[in-house]
Amino acid sequence: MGGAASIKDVARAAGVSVGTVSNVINRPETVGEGTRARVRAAIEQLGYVRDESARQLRSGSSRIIGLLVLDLGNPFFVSLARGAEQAARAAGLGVMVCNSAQQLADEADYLALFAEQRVRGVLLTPADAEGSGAAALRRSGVPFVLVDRLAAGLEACSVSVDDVGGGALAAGHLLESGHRRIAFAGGRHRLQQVADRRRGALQALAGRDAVLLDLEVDGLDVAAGRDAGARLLGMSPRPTAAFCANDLLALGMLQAAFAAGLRVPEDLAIVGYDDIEFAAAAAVPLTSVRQPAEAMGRTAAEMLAEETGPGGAAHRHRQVVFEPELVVRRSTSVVPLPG
Amino acid sequence: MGGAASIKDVARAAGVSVGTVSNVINRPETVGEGTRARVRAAIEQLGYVRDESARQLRSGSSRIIGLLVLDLGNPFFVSLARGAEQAARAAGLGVMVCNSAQQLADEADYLALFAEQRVRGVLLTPADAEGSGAAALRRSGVPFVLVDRLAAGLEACSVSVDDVGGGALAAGHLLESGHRRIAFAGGRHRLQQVADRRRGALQALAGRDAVLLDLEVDGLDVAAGRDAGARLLGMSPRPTAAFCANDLLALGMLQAAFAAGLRVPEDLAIVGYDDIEFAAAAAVPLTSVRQPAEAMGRTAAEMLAEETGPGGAAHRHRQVVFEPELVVRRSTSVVPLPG
DNA sequence: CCGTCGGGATGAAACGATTCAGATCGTGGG
DNA sequence: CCCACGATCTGAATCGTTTCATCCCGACGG
Repeated sequence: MGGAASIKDVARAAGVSVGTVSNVINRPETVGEGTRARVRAAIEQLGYVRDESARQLRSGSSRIIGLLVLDLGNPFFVSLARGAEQAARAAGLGVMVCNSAQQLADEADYLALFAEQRVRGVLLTPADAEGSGAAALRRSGVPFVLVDRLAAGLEACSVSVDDVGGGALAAGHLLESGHRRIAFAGGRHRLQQVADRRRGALQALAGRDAVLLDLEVDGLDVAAGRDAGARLLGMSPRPTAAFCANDLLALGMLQAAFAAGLRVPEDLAIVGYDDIEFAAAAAVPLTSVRQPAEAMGRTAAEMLAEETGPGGAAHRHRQVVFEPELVVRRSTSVVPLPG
Repeated sequence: MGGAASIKDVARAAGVSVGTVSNVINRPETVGEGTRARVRAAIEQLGYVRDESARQLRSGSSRIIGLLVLDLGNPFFVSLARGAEQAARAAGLGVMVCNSAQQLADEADYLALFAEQRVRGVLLTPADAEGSGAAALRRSGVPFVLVDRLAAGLEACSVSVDDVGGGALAAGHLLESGHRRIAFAGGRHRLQQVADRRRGALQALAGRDAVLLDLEVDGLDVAAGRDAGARLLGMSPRPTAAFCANDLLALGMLQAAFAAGLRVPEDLAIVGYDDIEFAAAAAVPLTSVRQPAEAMGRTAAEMLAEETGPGGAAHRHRQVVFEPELVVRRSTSVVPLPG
C-alpha cells in the first residue's frame, strides 16, 4: 500500500476515464452495464475509498454536522447525542460530538474547529445566557440549531423544553405533598436552564405560604449534589424537601442524606430533573421531571438536515418546544406506589 | 456573506500573493513585518477561516482522530473519551466520537466513515472478540490503537486493563468475605472483557470449595442488571453474592434486590466493575473494580499521536496494560467502613 | 444515403490550500 | 563596479474529486 488508491488508479485499472469512475459512484444509472461492472471490480480490487476532503472541496458541502454539548458526563446529553446521531445517519450525515464542559473558551475552540472543517451545520447547547456561541456562528454563516435553549427572535431553529413549566411541575408536586420549606439545589446558576427551573418553582410557590431556599452549587454533577446536601443538613429549620436542578445533583443529595441517616422521603423528599436512567435505578428511585432527550436530539438533527439539505432555501426557522413531564417515584411519596 | 472568503480574497485584499498569505499563516517568521500585519488585518477583516478540507487534500494528513466506543451510555466510556479528547487537544488534534453500541454493522459503518474522512488514526474499542474491525483497519492502512483490549501480536498499539486480574480481585474479595455461592452477571458474553473477568473469577475460586453461577444477560446496562437480579432472586439456594461484569449491571441488580426487600450486603453482597461515578453515589455505595478510564483514553490518544506525528516512522508498537484496583464500599462490607 | 438522436464515455476546468523553484531587491565584500 | 547573498515575495503545479461541454457511434426515420 503506497498511499491509498485514487480515482485515477481505478480508472487506469478499469480502462476508463476518471469521469466514468465518478459516474459509477455517483450516478450509476448513466453508465453502461459492462463498464459499471468493470469499474466496480477495480474499486473492489484496489480497495479504493473515496477521499471525502476532495469531494468536499469540489462540491462545497460537508457530510458531517458538529454537536457541542454542555456535559458529556451527564447522561441526559448522552441520550440527546444518541438521538441526534440516529437522525443524522438517517440523513446520510455523520456527527462530531464535542464537550464544551460549560467552558466558554472550550466552546469557542470547538466552534472554530467546526468552522475549519466546514461542517454542514452545528447543533449547539450554549454555555452562556448571552449566546456568544450563537453569535459567532451567525457571524461565520454556519447554519445551526440551538438545543435545550429557546432561540430568541427568529435567528435560528431551536429545540427546547419549557423549563419554567418543568420547575413549576416539580415545586407544585412538592407543595401538594405538603412541603412548605423547599430547597433549590442550583441556586442562581448562570445557565439559563437552571434559572428558568428556579423561576418556575418560584411561580408555583407564589402566594402559597411556602418558601424556596437557594442552595448554590459550583457544578451540576454528583459531587456538587453531595456538597449541597451536606449544607442542606446544616440548615435550621431543615427544609423538608429539595428540588434539584438536575438528576446528578439529586443523586448526590440522596447520597448525602443516606450518609447522615436520613430517610428519603420521610425526612427529606427529593425531586430531580431530566429523568436520566440512573434516576429510576437509584436505590430510592427518584421523582424527576422528564425531558425527552432523544427526541430533542433527533428533532434538532432533522431540522438541521432540512435547513442544509436540498430545498433548504425554502427553510423557515422554527422553534420546537417540548413539554416536560413529572415522573413520580419513591423519593417523594411516603406511601409506596403500586409497582 | 456570499460564501466564505478564500485565501485568494485575502491575498487580493492585502495586495500580496496567495503564497505569502499561506506563509503568514504557517510560517510567519519568513514574512516581513509590514506584510505580515497587512495580511493579518485582511484576514481579520474578511473573517477568513482556513478550509481544512483543502489543506488536508494538499498536505495529505488530517487533524482529526476517530474514537469508536462500545457504549456511550456507559460512563466508563465517557470518561475514556474525555481523556482521549484531552490528550488529542494537547497534540492539536480533534476527536470524532462515535458509538458502535456493540453492533458489528455499526462498527463497520463508522470505520468506513473514518476511512472516507481520512482521519489521522482511530482509537477502537472492538465490538467482537475476533477483531474484524481491527482487520479492516489494517487492510485499509489506517493507524489505530486498540483500547480496552490487548492487541494480539505486534500488529498495533493497545491500551488495556488486566481483566483476568480484575475478575480475580473481585472474586477473591467475596471469597475472603466468606461467600461460597457467587453469581456472575455477564455469563458467557461474547465481549472479551466479560469473558476475561469471568475467567479471573473462576481462577480465584478454583480449589476453594466455592462455585460461580452464570447469569446470562442480553445487554450490559441497568435494565439487564435488573433482569439478572430478578432471576438471581429465584435461584435456590440463593447465591449470597454477585459479581457483575460492570457497574451498570450492578446498579440494576442493586435495584432488584431493594425491590424484593433484600438488604445489601447482609442478604446479598454485590461487586461491580469499572468504578464509575454512580457506583460511589449509589445509596448503597458499590464495591467495584476500578479501571483508570481517563488515563486509558489519554494514553491511547498519546500513542496514536506519537505514531502518526512527525518521527512516526521510528514508532514501535507498544502494549500498555493497566492494573485494576479493588475499591471496597458498603455493598460488600457488613461492618460499615470508616468514613 | 443523410441527418438526427441519444446513450455512453471522455477530458479538462475548478475547488482552496501548500509548496517550491525562481524572481526581485538591497547590501556588503572584493 | 560587479557579484554573491539573504531576505522577501511571486506564481504555478499539485492534491482527488465532481461536473459539464463534447465527442463517438450505432440506430432510425425520411
